[in-house]
Amino acid sequence: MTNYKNNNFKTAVTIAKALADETRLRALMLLADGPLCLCQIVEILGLAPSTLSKHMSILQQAGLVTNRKKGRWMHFAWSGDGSPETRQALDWIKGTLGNDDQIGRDRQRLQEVLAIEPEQLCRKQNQN
Amino acid sequence: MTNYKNNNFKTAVTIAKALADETRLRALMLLADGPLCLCQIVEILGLAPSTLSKHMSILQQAGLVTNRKKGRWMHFAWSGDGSPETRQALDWIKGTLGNDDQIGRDRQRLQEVLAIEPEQLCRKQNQN
DNA sequence: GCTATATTTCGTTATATGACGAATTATAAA
DNA sequence: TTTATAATTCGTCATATAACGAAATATAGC
Repeated sequence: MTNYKNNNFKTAVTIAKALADETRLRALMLLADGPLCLCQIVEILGLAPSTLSKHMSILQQAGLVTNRKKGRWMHFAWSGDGSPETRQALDWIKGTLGNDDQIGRDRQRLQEVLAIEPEQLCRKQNQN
Repeated sequence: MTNYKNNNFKTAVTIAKALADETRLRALMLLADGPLCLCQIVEILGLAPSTLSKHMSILQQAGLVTNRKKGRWMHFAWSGDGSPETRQALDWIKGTLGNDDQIGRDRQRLQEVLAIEPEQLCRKQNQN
């Protein structure tokens, strides 16, 4: 007999809350083809860096995304080795949004953004 | 060539929002073994009928639950013939919460509640 | 028809969430 | 070491959400 506590409930709520926001779903889908740094996502979604940073932190705490510091840039990526719960959640999103129009436009815009030097891209964002 | 608009995005957000609440996840999981009426769910979750009614409406609008009026009682059930998106979302929930402790307690309590006559059960709830 | 009752709708209130800019932190480059 | 800059944290404000009770809307039974 074990006292083991199956606390998937809190985990599930955390994951569902992380997915329950347009901005976070769009950000998540942008990572489909590989890691991106914050300023690249900011450029596409058109939000303040501080706002998006918070969003990415929520995705990360839900285990949907990993972040790795590379020099001055923080690289966000799909969480490949996550728990079965997060993996299944990600599969759901991928399956549902794979051919969505909004997501398609975002990814097209991403192609343009990827052509710009990151240095040049980020410079203009933190000026106010 | 088609002008078809793939609007899965709004759908996905709606579903995720519906799942992003403890009460709704618990209510959803209570339906695993068959339909229940509102007052039975109310008895287990301990919320005001009006509050739970709103929750069930949100689940229904997301396509996760169906409701069918049976006499005075409204029967809520898993949405069996839903879209692939809703089905996959439900699978995720089922898989993640199937052996969760909180959910287990709820289902145990459900057994007790099912032993009570529905008539007797609901009577005391709408008195204030 | 009337009465009882299961659920929903509506109005209100408290809390949670998302947005921003300013200030802070960490790293790179000069 | 000083300066520039990518990202985060913090404080504030506006909006969204969840809770309740009161009132409204069915439906069953008399």
